[in-house]
Amino acid sequence: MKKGDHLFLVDGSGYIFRAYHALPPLTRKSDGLPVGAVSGFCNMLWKLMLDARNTDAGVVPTHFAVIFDYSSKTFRNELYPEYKANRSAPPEDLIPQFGLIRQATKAFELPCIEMEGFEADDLIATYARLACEAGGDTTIVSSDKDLMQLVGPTVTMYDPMKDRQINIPEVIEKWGVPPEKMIDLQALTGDSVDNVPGVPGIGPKTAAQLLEQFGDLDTLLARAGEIKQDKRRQSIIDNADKARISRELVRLKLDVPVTDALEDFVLQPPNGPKLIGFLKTMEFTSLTRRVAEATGTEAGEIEAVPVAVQWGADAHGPDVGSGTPVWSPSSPTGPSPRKNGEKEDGRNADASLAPSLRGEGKGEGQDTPTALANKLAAAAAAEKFDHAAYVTIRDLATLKAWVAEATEAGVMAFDTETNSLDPMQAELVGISFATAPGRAAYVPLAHKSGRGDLLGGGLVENQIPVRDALAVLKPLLEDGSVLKIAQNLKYDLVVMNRHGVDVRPFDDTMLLSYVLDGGTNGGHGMDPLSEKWLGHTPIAFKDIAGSGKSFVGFDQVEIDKATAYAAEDADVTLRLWRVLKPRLAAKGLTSVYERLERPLVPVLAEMEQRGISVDRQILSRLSGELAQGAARLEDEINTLAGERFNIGSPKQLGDILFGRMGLPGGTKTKTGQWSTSAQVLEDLAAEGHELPRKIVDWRQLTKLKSTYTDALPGFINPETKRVHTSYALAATTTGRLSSSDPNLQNIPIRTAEGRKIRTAFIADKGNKLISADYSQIELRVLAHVADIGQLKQAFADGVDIHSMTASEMFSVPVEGMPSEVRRRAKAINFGIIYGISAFGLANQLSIPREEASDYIKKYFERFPGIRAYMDETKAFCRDNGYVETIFGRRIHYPEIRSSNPSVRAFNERASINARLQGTAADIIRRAMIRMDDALVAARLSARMLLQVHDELIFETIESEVEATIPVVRHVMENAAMPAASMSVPLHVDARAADNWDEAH
DNA sequence: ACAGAAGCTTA
DNA sequence: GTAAGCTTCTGTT
Repeated sequence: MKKGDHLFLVDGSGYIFRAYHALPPLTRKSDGLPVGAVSGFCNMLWKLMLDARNTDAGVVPTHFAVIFDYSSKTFRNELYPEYKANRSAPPEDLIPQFGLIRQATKAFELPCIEMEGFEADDLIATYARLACEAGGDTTIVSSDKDLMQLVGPTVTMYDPMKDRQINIPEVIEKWGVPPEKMIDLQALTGDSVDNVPGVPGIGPKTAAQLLEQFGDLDTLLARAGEIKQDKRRQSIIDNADKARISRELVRLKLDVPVTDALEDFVLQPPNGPKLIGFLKTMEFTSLTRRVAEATGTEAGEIEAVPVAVQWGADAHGPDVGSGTPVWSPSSPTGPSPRKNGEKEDGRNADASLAPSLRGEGKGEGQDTPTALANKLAAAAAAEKFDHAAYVTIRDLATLKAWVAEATEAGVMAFDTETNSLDPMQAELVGISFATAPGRAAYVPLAHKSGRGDLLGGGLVENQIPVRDALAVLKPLLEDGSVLKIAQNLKYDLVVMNRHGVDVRPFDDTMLLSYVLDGGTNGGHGMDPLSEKWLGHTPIAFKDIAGSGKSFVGFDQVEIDKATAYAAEDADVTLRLWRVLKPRLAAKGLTSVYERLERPLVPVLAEMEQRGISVDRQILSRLSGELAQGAARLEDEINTLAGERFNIGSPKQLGDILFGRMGLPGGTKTKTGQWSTSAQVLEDLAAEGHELPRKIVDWRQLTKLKSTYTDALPGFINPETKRVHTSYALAATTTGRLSSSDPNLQNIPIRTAEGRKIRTAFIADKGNKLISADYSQIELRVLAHVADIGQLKQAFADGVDIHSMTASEMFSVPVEGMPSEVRRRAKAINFGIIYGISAFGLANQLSIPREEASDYIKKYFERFPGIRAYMDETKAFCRDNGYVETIFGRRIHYPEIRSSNPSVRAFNERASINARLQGTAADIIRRAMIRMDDALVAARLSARMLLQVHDELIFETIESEVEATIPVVRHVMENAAMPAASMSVPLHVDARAADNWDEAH
């Protein structure tokens, strides 16, 4: 699929019902088989096909697919068991037509797409998204309001029965809100047909008016108190949870793990004989004649083909009931039927919950999702742990029995034990899993005997060989119908990937906690989570493996102790999942987890495994140069100071500079020491003192040497010869990633000396590195969320944003502007992103605080929207204890209401920054999640290696550089879509070169 | 052996 | 003024 291509997606299931009710009944003459809907469907398809070949028609499909519901049970039932619960069985005379319409689709040589666990709408949404990313347009053939949320610049709808296009204006005309607000609107109004609850008493008109007033559902719910009408206000406050869950129900899934590629949808010329064969069978004489004429086929020579018809109510029809395809006995192509609730993508709500707990929830009837989640948490905390009950698995038969048990359960927690924190070097020592609370086992695989002797000790007896165990476990870990739960799965995924095993579908308790409680006190590691939610302290790693000098690898741990530790980890993980997963939907955070967190795990796992090449020689040469430079400076420093001392000791340095030498000391640190920060030393240097200058220079050189040129070679993996960083998904408060071991997000760039280190990051022979970075993304996000006209205009016009700010503030024309004026405006712009304070700005610009204060005042006068934005953010945070990104990520600030003014001010600044930094972080996450698919779809071999907050680094073969850059840029620039449509364009700069320095 | 402070690198 | 991670020094355990 490429730019200019046009994808037609026919909502097959929607059409069936609509045609059945709208068209006059029609039966086959020969036997009375009802075929009204089939006839309407065939006529519609034929008309679309004719248009496809009529280049004058304007819209010409190049790709075409018909999408159906698979079964009535989807992931939505797990979010909300009552979803579509009151839908009645389809009419008797419609049932045989379900299968016939699928056969009709095949007779038209069109792809017939359906997938268990997902509605047709979700598949349509996903394919529309893929087409959009590939640069193509989409027409959705349907008039269903549930699909209107997808309408946008590249997506239109077409109502085949009214022959009418539905674009943005039509959506607004009909519903009073633009497409992107349809989700919120439906969340409020609900849907009696699908049994989406919504908010009682709120219909489309009221919902549209409320959304107009408040902007979006979250704001509305947060500020519901402001609604004047008593009844309406109360209903919204009382039913906020219902609205949130409704939103999840109506929100279409854009990332269904579809198996068919857009390329498979390329429109084929009609196969006259095949189609006519089917039409004759249906006895559609008039359409048969028209098709024969158009395709130049002699209809008389073609025989009707036998068609399997599934009569009778026991079949339910493929859109209802068990999910077994019944329309076409000869076509077992659909996914195999799944057990109770588990889904292909790991979506699973309460399928494994103890029946008693589920009963409790239902028995009361009126439980809100929140109340239910709280009950589950309380119940989980009450259950006890019993280490003695854990099982050690030592033979294949037992292992197979456990695999069967896990398969039956459909959910399992899983954990790997290794001998290293580095997943790229770790050897697999054992695997543990849990199938129910308290029911857990450990499979020792490579425990060693012989403590620390040079031969490394032999394997302990009675362990299943790794290969044999993995052969049994692989089908389970890759079984689409068994949900694997892990704590920090990325680690285990890398380890397992190295053994040729994938893990899917999965949930990650660390990420669940991060999404639910990001920013609250306490980390998202397993031990704190266990304490918090289960009231249980797991066995500490250091208690069994020692620490420091006494540390032994996990392979040296006795198997009995290892079983208690490892099985407990799996047990804890499973119990945590049962507490945390229900809270997700209750708090309306499902989409953050499913769209921004979980899909990133395999993406990062691949990036980490790929690594990047680092040139040892370059680093070694630099290291030598730095050592020389530092040594020369050391001599000079010692001479100037008149004594030898440890230059790296701020304490000794302070004593010499401000004590013995009597230089004017600037500030003190909080421990009462003289500060010797670069700022202080620079100031002294500016007054003509020689020594401070040299200290600054020495620090730069030794910093570069110790942190980079000396340390990096030690990270080169002996096997891959590349450097593999580790990305933390749940480490920052704002949603950014962090990088460690080594940190590749703080490789120097500002100074010429530092930049040289970047030349050591290289592409392999015949390859290039591509660096693509967002330009000013946080300021653009600010312009968008704070709705600042001048900023938006400046970005739309592509003018220099800092010059514009300066010009606006100081009334100087942009042409011939002194660089100092622009520098100040730039500092203020950044200050705004950081939640500005006069103190900070004064520091940054080295100006008096009063002057900084005046600047800020002036800025707010020129851009009053900014002050409003900041005030609004603070107020929201104070009221709710958190702020949100435009994608709904929540960042908590529990201390925002502190009585300590400086603590409070800090939290206010942080919350202002978090909305912007967090939104930018979400955007690049979305880009990363889509990137591989986009590259694969474009048949490009480029792959992501690194992420540095607003920059992605790729490696690709030289010949594909030119083709890759536009794809990368397109994905990045459109990453916010369609979840959010930004009122400011995103801009990406991209360059290719042999090394990172030149590519950036 | 570990923890905190100080300092420096990045976006 | 926001968000991170790493190295060195230093004092405590």
